[in-house]
Amino acid sequence: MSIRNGTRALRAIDRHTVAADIVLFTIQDGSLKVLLVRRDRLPFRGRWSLPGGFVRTDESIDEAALRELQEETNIGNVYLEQLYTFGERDRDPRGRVVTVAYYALVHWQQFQVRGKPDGSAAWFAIKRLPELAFDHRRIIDYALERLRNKINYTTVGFQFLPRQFTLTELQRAYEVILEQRLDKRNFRKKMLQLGILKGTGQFNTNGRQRPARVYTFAEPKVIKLQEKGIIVPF
Amino acid sequence: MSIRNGTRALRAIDRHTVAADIVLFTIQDGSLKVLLVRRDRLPFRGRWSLPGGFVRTDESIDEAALRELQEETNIGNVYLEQLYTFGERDRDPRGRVVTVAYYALVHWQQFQVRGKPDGSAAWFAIKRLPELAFDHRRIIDYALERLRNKINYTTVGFQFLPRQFTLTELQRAYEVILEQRLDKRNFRKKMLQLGILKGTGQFNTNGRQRPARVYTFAEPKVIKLQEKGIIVPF
DNA sequence: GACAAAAGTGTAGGGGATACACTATCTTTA
DNA sequence: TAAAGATAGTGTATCCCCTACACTTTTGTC
Repeated sequence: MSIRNGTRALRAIDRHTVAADIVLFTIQDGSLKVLLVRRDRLPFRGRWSLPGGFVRTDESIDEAALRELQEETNIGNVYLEQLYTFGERDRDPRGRVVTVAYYALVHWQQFQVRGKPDGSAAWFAIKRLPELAFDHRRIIDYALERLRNKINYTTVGFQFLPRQFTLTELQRAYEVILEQRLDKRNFRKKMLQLGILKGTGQFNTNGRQRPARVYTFAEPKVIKLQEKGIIVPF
Repeated sequence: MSIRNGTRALRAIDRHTVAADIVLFTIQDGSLKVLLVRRDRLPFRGRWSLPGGFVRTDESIDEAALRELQEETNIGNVYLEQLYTFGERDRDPRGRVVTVAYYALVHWQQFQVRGKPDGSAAWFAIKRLPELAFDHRRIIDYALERLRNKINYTTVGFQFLPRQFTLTELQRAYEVILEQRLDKRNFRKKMLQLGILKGTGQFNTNGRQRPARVYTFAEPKVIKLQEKGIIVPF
């Protein structure tokens, strides 16, 4: 048996099932949440798991991830980035399943408006996850680590906000993700000097206090992040 | 057809072939090189490609990557880290092949001593790559990007050096990877104050000039890197 | 008009990154 | 053995970014 790269013919015995699972984050009620779906079949029937599913042979893995997300949550147009591929031998009792994990960020309203509220899918606070199917807990932990890293040197965090937002809202998002309070003056100084925010001239009068300036993310309509990330319209 | 996560049975029609390909870097003669192997079968017969091969169903992807590397280069004990999974539809003319790409770093002597010099594998300077099979060029570009990023906030760069080295050798490695000259005083200051180098008390008398102090990487025998990375004895 | 609530604003100090040039030590060679 | 060649090795001043820190402004409500 020749083993040099790719010189063996494609053999049925080496076939794997490939899945794409998505860790979909949002911020709701001041806490970071992930979307989970309830499994209605074996294995792990009744357990919560990440949205996702098998990659078909006629689509790329990215396409599969987007499709699954669309099917399970009705959410399109999200920031989606490949996370890591989990390929331990026994991670799926059904057989050889390799999972390409993605993570995605949405503003909570994106889901609440269009999602299905039938109990088969729900947001769970990251601090209070139920027991999960497969190795999904590990995948979430890893996604969380990536998110916390990346928020410090990219603008992924903006994905949690609507198009227009106040600086306080932005700061709250950062605080929730990083699990620490940030200094208001320093935060504002830094954000403003980055040059990626554009004031709209409008003021938010929701509260019963001094109205806050409303900003927009000033980068072009498309967010191109460092490293690999699917480019997504904002 | 139910599409909720994992509720479809494993179906043959969704089966993929999974490959692990490795971008193996080294520094030789003052330039950054990657190991390529020549394909002796279709498709792309005669073209150079990354070492790698199909993942078997009885091994994890990490295991497959290590095994392939071992088989093709006789190199074990390397720093190996998963890079990205490439799953475009038409990336392999034989059919649906998903590649989990890894990258690895070795000191050039590790290979030269034990590798096979029969012309089926060779080091290529990153600046002068031949035309490659599949999308391997893209994989290399991505690995290079990752390497250049990571060298700035981890100690991966040390993998290019033997156990004992001088500060000048270390600096040269960084310069080659980053493709820029570094200031000698600043580089030494920074490295020494990191506290990860230990002087051996020995001096290198190779050259025909003032002998240089010889250092060792002072971290424990095992290198645990940020993010996901296989832990490897140094 | 007083109070509650969040918005908005500036400065001083510390630490790390950068820029920059000369002396020390060894080998080789005349 | 002295000079030349080659690399090792060393310190300081400046700038910028990060941090710590508290009060005034503006609105709505009672």
